[in-house]
Amino acid sequence: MNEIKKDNTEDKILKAAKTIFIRKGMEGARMQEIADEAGINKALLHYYFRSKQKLFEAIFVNLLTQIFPNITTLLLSDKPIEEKIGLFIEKYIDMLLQNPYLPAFVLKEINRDSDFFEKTFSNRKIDLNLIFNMLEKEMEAGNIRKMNPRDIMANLLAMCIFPFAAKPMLKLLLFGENHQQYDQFLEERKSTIKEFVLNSIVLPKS
Amino acid sequence: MNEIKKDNTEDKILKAAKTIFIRKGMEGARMQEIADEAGINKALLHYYFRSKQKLFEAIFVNLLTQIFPNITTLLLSDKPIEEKIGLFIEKYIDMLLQNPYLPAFVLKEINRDSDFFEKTFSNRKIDLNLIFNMLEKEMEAGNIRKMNPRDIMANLLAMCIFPFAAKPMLKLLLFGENHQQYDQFLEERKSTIKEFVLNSIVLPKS
DNA sequence: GTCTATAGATGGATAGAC
DNA sequence: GTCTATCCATCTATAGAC
Repeated sequence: MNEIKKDNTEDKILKAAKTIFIRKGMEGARMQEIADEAGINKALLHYYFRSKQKLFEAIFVNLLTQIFPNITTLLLSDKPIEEKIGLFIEKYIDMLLQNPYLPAFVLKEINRDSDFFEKTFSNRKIDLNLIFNMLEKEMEAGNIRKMNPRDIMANLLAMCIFPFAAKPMLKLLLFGENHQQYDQFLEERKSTIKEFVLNSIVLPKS
Repeated sequence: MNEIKKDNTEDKILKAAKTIFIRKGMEGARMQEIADEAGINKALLHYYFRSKQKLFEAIFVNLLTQIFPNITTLLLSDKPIEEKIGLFIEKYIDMLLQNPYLPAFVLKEINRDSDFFEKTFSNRKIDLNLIFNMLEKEMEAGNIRKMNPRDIMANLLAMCIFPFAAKPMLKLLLFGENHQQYDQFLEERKSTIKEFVLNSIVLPKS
């Protein structure tokens, strides 16, 4: 039952739509463009998915479920907290290096139609409370500094995601003429973010 | 010479266009909408600015020059490094609290037409090298930990800006049902980011 | 300078043949 | 299921009266 014979028309459409929507966004994408990418014509898009909106929703909902789950489980394993955070950052940056358009796309769409986003996101029932509890236990145990665990999460996501979402600006701001160095900078952040975070929150063993 | 008599048509248009473009973006904004907001009709928009693109560029270029300069000067004053970083974060978050739509707008537009952005941005000649030099001096003096100053800058901007740009998602992710607490969370980050950064980079006085 | 009216282009959606 | 042809709404842009 493992996704055999994936080259039927519906899958071709979904694959093409995903590519185009992520690159151009809902408003920027053209149905003709998606049809071309899929090697079919516009009418077929409407035959399989009634409207552009419906097609977009299919892509977007699928993307949301794809992004979150894998990474959070890692934070709930029984490794030491330093190692868990280090691995989280590495995995997350690796994912972003493989999907560099994703951050800008998601940010654009959640701000364009935040009502729709909130509805679909709430359905996913993603719950970080287990992670927050874990962090608070580490604070009680004196392993990390006492602070709002939501700030840890926000800072981690911010430092990982923002440099991808703001790439056209940050690469010029940080490197000027030599902005081709930016991709290497992103790669190196797997270790620099880790150092930055651990230096901030890990307490010395007594 | 101080911008007297600001209520001529051109200024009304610019003000209206700024509001609408920031809220809807270049692609989402409608010329009719801007005309309504300005209390005039569509044709006048084209009389003053030849095209939607030209009107957008006027707004966008103006915004870029407005955002950057004030804040960087602060980092070059002769206060202690801890104080400079603390003030930078406070000022920056305050600016974002007053312009909450700005981050999502800028990120959307620099990714939509990054060629245009790179051209206009390069003209601004914003140069962070003086700031990087200052940070490196502080490292040499043993005041802060040795690291790539670009990571400091990237992390600062990320932690300040990202929670605004990703608000529709982060508020649900961090607070779930109680997401009305998010605005207070943003406000408090003026001090929590400061603690987070200083704990990471400031070295103890020997 | 400001308006109404309309041209012209684009793009989502549908009808209907095969 | 897949195609071509076309409809129709939307939106930028312009013509022309005042």
